[in-house]
Amino acid sequence: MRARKIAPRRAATRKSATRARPARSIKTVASAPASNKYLATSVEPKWRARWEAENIWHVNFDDPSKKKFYFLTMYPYPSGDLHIGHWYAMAPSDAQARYWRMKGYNVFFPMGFDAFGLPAENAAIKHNINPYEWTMKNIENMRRQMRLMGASFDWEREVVTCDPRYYKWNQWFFIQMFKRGLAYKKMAAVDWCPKDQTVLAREQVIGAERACERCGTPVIKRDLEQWFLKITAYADELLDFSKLHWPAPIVTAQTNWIGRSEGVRFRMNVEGHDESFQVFTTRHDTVFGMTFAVLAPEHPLVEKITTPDQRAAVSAYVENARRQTEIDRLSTEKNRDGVFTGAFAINPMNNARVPIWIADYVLITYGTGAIMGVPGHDERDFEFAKRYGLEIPVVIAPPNWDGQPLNAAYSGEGTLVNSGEFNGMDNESAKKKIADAMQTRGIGERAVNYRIRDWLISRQRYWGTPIPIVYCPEHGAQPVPENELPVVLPTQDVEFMPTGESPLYRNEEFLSAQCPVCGKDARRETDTMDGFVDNSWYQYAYLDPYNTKEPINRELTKKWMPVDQYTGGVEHATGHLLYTRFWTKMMRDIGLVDFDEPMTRLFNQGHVLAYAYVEGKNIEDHGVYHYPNTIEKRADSFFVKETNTQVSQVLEKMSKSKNNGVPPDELVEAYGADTVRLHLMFMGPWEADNVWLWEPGEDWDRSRINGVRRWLNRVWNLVTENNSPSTVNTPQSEIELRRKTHQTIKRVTEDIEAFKFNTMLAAMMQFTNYLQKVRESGAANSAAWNEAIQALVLLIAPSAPHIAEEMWQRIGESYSVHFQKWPEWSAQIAAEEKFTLIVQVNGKVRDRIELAMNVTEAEVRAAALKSENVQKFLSGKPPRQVIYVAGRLVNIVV
RNA sequence: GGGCUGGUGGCGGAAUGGCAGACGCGGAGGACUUAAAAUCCUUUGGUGGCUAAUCCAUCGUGUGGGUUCGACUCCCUCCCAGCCCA
Repeated sequence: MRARKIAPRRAATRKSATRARPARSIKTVASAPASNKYLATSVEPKWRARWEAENIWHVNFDDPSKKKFYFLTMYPYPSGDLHIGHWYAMAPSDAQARYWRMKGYNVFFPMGFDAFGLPAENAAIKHNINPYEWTMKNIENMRRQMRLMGASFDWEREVVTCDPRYYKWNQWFFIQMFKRGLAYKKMAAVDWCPKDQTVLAREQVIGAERACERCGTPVIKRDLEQWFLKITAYADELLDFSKLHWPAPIVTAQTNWIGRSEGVRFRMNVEGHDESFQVFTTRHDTVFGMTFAVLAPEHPLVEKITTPDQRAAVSAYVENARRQTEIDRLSTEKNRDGVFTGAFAINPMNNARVPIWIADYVLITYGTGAIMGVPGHDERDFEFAKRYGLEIPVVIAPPNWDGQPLNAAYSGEGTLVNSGEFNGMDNESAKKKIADAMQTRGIGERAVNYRIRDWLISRQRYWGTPIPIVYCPEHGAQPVPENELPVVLPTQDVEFMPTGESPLYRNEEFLSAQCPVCGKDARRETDTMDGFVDNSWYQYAYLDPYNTKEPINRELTKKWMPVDQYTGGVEHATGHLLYTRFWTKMMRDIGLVDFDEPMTRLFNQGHVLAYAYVEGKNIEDHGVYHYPNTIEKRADSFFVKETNTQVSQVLEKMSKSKNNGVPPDELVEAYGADTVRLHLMFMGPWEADNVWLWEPGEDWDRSRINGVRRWLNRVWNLVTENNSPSTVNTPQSEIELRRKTHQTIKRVTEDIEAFKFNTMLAAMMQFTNYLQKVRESGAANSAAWNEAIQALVLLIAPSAPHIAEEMWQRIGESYSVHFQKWPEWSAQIAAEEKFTLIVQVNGKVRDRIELAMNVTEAEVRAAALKSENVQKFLSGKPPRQVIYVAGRLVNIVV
């Protein structure tokens, strides 16, 4: 038996010493005659097949006996391969969804694909394949890989967003917004990626280099007519998080992104012109300290008011400013420079004549594109005034101010001086009075400014939802009639090479249309929608995918929305998570839903990082990413094996585009899906980023995954081996076993609800270790032992669903473990009878005393003082103070 | 530049005002084996001590300070890292 096994195993070992290891260990088990060994590769496919055949995760939406629970995790982009990073996001979500199911809820846990986007189109260009085919092929593969995980997704309600039956409703929503003025077209200076030849939304431009999120190319500004959705109309409401239980960092990020500031807007006249401009400020209490005004270089007034002798300098400056990035312009490192226009404005509060400058630290996109220059109380204005020798009067006196000029701008609280009738007021009340004065004198009014801008949804690319608009020479932009939806993407004769105009523009058949008003020849809009549109409402679509009659199923929405628990990455804070909130508010206002928020609770998990190998200095350099298996490590440097090019090793979030994704398939083959799931949950806290260590030339760090694999083996043996309880049990040992069982149930329950999967598993491991000791000592009676074993299997079930199902069957229980009641703990059984009293002297632990739980305070104090170790420190004197913490410790101060 | 989060053994991490290092990996020693793997047992923060054991002392959670009977935990300073925003 043993001899037979040796020969083939050795042969295999020679070939690849390290990589073959896990497979080898399983083979050993596989060829063993005993069927009671844990064998993931036979257990897992068996149960997956049965679950799928019986369709047990399909939810009956109308089950009146259970409360609904909508558990949603972000769907993936179908890039082609699932990697272990996807599992990191999905498997723990699945575990919690299963937990709620066992708690008796009717759990809906859907999955789908975020199927529109640039990679499909780029693949089309590169491999001459239709984006639809590319996407669908990828989806098929990813579905297969996801099934390997054994997740409890309800696949019958899958949604694929590139399906015309889906994006039809994107178009329908767009038309509703268009009719209400929430979708509009305007000329705007937008971020343009010269490589991808398309416009990008603000959050798609990343890093200090202002690079395209997809390809890393630095973006440029272009003036284009673009479609926008009016998210700013909801700015105030989006600041209200009272109906959400979302992580504080997301709330902060959205609050800052919206960037509400209260102040005043007032008008300043230009001397000698019939022109004026508006200024927004939050520091109107300093208005008397204005010694200059600044317009953004792009401000339309610049052209009109610049004097002939300043024209040349102004033009040169404007030209230069346009070429700079916003980062450069706002950087505090940079010298504040500008050019005088030759014109003067009048401060409406004191009729002071102030020079009008242009400077690039004023942005046309923020506020009114013009500011008042108050150098005494604004850091940037101060620098600017210093540079150009402008006056720096003090109008807010700092506490104990000596009347001398300031060395730096003072932006704190103080008393008004040099401010006419407002002198002597503290600056906060002066804010109110000055705003009132401006309003009564008709100079200006209180105003709120937001940092958030409207949502730019136009994309000049093919693979997205066509914007349902037709341009008639006579009637202008007209929405496509709703009964003609969807406007379908053409699949024939599409030229994908990016030119800066949508490929749809050169498709005659798509382009030609009739005006919905007059029926005459018209031209179709060729821009497509940003992919964030698709996932702004996909949570509704899951309830009734591809509804043919209405955008959402109202009846089911009433029953099932909002989402009870959402999980996904923190990187969506100011993109998707804000857009989807906006979308729900819009849906409410057009009468589709009667609630305000789409997802009640949110949890942000971290990511799996892995080494990526990039040619070129850094990521923003638009480097080429090489697969780890093409890399060789020499000394401490990394080289591409074939070309000898040196590359740098960087830790990056696992992703297809960085070529550092670890595919799940071979891991599942070697360890089983349950082990991979557990490993991902045990690596560290779920909200943290975790590193999947895998260096070229070396095998990845398999030792860590062996930990959970070994644990599963131990559990398996404990549960399945014939271990009829011994006869040597005592009442005391039974009480203790039950206590540990109930304590474990408590810990596991609390941890799984709090997404603390790593400590949840630690609790179960401790319990397993304890049970092994109990079994060895034989100190258990059968009732308590069976309770312990049953509880253990049930507690494992959400995290390692396959092995749990098999064990459940082997202990003679009825299928399926996943629809059993989650075990409950009794506080009474879990309660300890004794505790260890910590005895400290001056805060240092000097003794530990076992005491009964019900001792009195006097008894505890007496016991502590009696301790020899304490007496040693007291040396006969009475203690100065004794701190008593019930059930925990006594601290004796000497 | 701003905001947020974090910094704990050889490693991943646990402990959120009360025994620092749970649980796991790795290491060391042992059992089983012809041998190895697998498995199981013991041990494992540093230093020192002794009457050698469920022992004692001492240091120890990025830095420096503070609050407290008591600080990984709260407050302030600085350093470093990561993420987000500009």
